[in-house]
Amino acid sequence: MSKQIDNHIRRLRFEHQEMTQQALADQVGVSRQTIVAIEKNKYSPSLEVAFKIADTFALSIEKVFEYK
Amino acid sequence: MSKQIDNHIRRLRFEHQEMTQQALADQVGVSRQTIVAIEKNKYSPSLEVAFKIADTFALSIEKVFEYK
DNA sequence: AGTTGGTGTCAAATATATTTAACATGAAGT
DNA sequence: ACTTCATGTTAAATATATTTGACACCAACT
Repeated sequence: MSKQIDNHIRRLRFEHQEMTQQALADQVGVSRQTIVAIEKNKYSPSLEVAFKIADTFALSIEKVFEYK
Repeated sequence: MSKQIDNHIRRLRFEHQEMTQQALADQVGVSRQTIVAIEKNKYSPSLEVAFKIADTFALSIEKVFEYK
């Protein structure tokens, strides 16, 4: 019953000039390990980090993270 | 330069049958104090709580939280 | 064979979000 | 005057996110 959060970060990285985890981390202002953790769904990020990731790809949060 | 997160929770509560903080907290599954803190911008929520709040109002995250 | 870059993982420390419980205030009703 | 309800605030404890540093693996070079 409870929904779950997935994300398309890995795909989006590749669609954006094969951006590396490190490059994304730098843009967003977090460590690479944080990107890895979010990308692999080890935990869901703060709203702030979610917004920054979405911003990096010029997308809405809903187009980066799915809640369903 | 760094953007900031605001929200329209209070307004949305009133637009939804004058929903109380407690009622929203119950729907979302957090404590009332958490709603107060988010509503008053004491901190920004986790992405999960943000999604649940948006869900409660049947809106996208961007229509509940503004990042700019 | 050795090196480099991108990725995955782990553990310990720190920062931030969230809970619980308690108390204060003001507005509305009795 | 008293009660009730919605709200705001605080402090301490717990949970979760994030950082830092380290190491392993694999693919692509040289």
